[in-house]
Amino acid sequence: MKQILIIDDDEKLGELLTQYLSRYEMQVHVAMTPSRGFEMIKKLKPDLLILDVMLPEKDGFEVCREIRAKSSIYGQLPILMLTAHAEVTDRIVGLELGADDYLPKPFEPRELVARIHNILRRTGDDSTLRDIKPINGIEVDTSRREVKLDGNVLDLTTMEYELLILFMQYPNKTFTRDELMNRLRGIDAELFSRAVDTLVSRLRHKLGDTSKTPRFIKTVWGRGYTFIGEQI
Amino acid sequence: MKQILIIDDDEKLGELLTQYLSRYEMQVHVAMTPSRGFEMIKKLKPDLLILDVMLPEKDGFEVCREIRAKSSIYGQLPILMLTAHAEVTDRIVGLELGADDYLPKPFEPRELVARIHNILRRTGDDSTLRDIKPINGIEVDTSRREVKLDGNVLDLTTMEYELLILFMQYPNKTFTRDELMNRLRGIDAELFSRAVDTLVSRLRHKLGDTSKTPRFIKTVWGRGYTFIGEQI
DNA sequence: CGTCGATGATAAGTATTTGTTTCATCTAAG
DNA sequence: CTTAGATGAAACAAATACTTATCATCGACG
Repeated sequence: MKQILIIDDDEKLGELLTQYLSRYEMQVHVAMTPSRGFEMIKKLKPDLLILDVMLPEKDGFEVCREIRAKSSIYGQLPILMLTAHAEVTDRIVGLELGADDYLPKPFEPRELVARIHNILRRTGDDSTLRDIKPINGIEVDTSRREVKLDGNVLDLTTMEYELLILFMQYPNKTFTRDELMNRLRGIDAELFSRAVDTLVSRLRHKLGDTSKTPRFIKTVWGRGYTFIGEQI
Repeated sequence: MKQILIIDDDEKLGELLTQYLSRYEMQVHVAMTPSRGFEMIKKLKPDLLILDVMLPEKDGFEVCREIRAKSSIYGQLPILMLTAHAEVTDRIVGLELGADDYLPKPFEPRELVARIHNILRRTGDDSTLRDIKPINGIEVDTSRREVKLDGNVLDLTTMEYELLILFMQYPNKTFTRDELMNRLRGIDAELFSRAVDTLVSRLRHKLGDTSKTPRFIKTVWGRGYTFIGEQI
């Protein structure tokens, strides 16, 4: 379970994200002020910091700067900045404050999740989202978003790619359709449709995995799907 | 398949949820009274209890309290309370009755599903069952729904898997066919046939357990079946 | 706006699982 | 040893779940 710390004085947002991110094996903690934030970083050692720009005491830029300055204390804590307006983003990037990413408000929760995943993947944080090991002829370079099957580059859509990544992170784990939907879309969606099946079908097709004895994605009847890790 | 027990005297709601939740790999059982509820908890060992506040005999708060008090009997059964009005929710939370969540009536079925998922995710492994100790060469990883026999992954169907899990949770316990069916198929499953025998036979076959001196599943003549624990 | 690609929904077709029947075989008890 | 009842397993039937083609929808992009 990833620990996410949010420094933001908007209580509502905190609650929202707490609930929302819990679906993604993330536990959210909220600090309303920077000083409380620093405290909690030391205590909690979160895996990611989400930092609002508009804060009491001092603004988010300043907080970010401090954390980077005292890297001996705070380590390479990945930081995602929430900016009030898109224009400011240039400033952040330009000033090289050391944030790992930024996201202009208002944002789609789904977008946030995607960013978080990206950051955690980039920064090489182990516990959940490590680099993806080549399995059975599939190599994934997450930094380039490139997938190779037996040496040939595959052209995958966003969903297909995310699905593959998810599968490869947990080889041999059986996912229910529900789980897959939640992880990929972030909604406790009504699942009357075969959306997941369709997606799997498309990915299988691109992986050339259409035979009856699948090489990659196995159907677990009455349950879901499994990405095959070792050989059976 | 998750087993959900509802204690609620509103017949309509029970039916509705039975139908609705069945789409989400949940099997719903309804107890109209608390006393019947307690009975069914023991018999059924549900994965989640949905508890209405307005009940005959005693109210839902009381039921919740009792269950938590007798945790040795009922374990850490997750409880979702249905409250008639939003205002009461404060009371529930404030009193720390031990419910895991609450939901004010009337509610959207979809919202209920989301809550259920959240609770199940929070309170334990998503795949419902506690850890299962390796026995006699069989290892089960419930979070991955993976079964290994002497190191080799087994390909089990839903029923076979559920049966194995059930057996391994109670090694050396002799189950009657009735018990097995109740646990696997729901409480009022009436079978006019030898479905259990067939199921056992199939599982035995996949376990390579067909000899006359079984390694895993022993037939207790005139009674039922026993999963053999450590020593023979 | 109109096109294109990606994704979601639907439904017909197919596959697998599960329940039932049946019969050979087995067990316990006299 | 015999028998009535119980069990194992094969074969078939019914129920259930999955696949995929096709169409609809949505959003990005010019």
